[in-house]
Amino acid sequence: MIQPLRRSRPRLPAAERRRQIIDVTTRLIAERGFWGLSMQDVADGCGLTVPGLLHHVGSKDGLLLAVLDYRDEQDARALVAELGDAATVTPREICAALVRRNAGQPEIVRLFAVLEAESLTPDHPAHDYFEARQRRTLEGLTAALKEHTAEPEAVAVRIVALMDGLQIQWLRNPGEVDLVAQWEAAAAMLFADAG
Amino acid sequence: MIQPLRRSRPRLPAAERRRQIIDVTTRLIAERGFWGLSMQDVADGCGLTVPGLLHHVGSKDGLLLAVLDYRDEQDARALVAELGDAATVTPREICAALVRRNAGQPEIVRLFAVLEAESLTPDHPAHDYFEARQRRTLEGLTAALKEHTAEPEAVAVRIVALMDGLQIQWLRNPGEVDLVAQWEAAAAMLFADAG
DNA sequence: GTCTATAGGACGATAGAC
DNA sequence: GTCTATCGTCCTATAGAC
Repeated sequence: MIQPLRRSRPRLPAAERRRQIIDVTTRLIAERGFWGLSMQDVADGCGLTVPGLLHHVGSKDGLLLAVLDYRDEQDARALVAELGDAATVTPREICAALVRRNAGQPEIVRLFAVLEAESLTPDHPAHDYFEARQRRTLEGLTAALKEHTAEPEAVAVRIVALMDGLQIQWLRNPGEVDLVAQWEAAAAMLFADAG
Repeated sequence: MIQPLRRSRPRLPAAERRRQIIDVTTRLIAERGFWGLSMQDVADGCGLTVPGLLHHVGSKDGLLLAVLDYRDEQDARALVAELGDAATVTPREICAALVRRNAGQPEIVRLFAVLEAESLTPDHPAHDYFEARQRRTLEGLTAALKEHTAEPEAVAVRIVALMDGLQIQWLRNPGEVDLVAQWEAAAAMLFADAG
C-alpha cells in the first residue's frame, strides 16, 4: 500500500515558471510599486509557496532585476520587429511607433511610471538601472536628432518629458485621454523645426 | 523625597508638533513613497514613540492626508503671494511662476512625483486626492487658455505633461538638467499660438 | 501629550526533507 | 522544483498609566 506518488503538483519547467513569475510580478509592481510588493502575493499568484518562489529568483531584489531584464529584451525585440534596424527611420517615426506600442500595454507603462518615480532615491534596487536607461535613451535620441535640429539635446529632453507626462495622464484617465492622438498633436510642435 | 517631577520631555504644543511631523513625513515619503513609509521612522525623526505619533494623526492614512492638506494650503498661499489674485496674469506667466517655485523645493516636487505614480491604483489612500487635483488643474488651465488658443484643453494637457516630465528628469539629474531654462525653452513652442 | 506594554500580523529569508 | 518549519525582524494599532 505504500504509494510511490511523486509530484502531486504541476512542477513546471524552470523557464516556464520563471516566465509566469515575471508576468505576475509585473502586474503587482505596476499596482503597488516595489516597496509595496510582497513575495507572498507573488507566490500566491503563481500557486507557489514563498520559498518555492525564492528558489527561482534568489531574493526580492533579484525578482525586480529579472523583471527589468525581461522587459529590456522584449522591448529591443519589438522595436526591431516594427522598424527594422534601418538607419533611414526618422526620430519622429521612432517616437510614434513607441507611443503606439505603449498605448496597447498600459500595464507595462504603469510598471515603468511607478518604478521611475520610486527609483529616484539612490538606495532603490532599480536606481542604477533607471539612471542608465535614461542616459541611454537621451543619448540615442540626441544622436538621431543631430541632423534635424540645432539643439538636439534640449529637444530630446522635451520629447522624453512629454511622452512620460502624457502617459501619466493617460494612465489616470484612459477614457478621456487618447495617448496616440495627444502625442501626434504634440509632436507637430516638437518637431516643427526637426524631422 | 517623593519627587513631583512631571514632564522630563519637551511636550511640544500640538500645532508645532503637527508641523514637525508633517515636515519629517514629507521628506520620508519623497524618499520611499507611501508604501515604503514606516510609522517607526517618522516617530524616530520626531523624537517620539509610535503611539505618541499616532495620537496626533490617528493612523498612517491620516498622516498622508495631513501632509497633502498642508501642501494644498501652502501652495495656495504661495501662489497668491507671488501673483496676486489678478485676472490680468497670462497662463504662461502662471506656469513660469510655478516652475520657478518648484525649482527651489525639489523635496516637495519629489513627494508629488512619487505619490502621483503610486496613487494611480484605486486602493491607494491618495488616489481620490490626485484624481481631483488633476481635474482641478486641467480645468483651471483650460479656462485660462480659452481666449488664447483654439484648443485650450489639448494645450493644457500638453503643458501639464511637459512640466511633470521635465521635473522627473530634473530630479534624477539635478546637476545636468536646468528646470527653469528647459521650461522656458519648451514654453516658447507650447505657447507659440497661445498667450 | 507622551509613555510602556502588548497584541497580532506580515515581512524576507534560511535549513533541510522529499 | 517544491515543500514544511522556523527564525528574527518589522509593521500598524490599541489599552491604559501618568
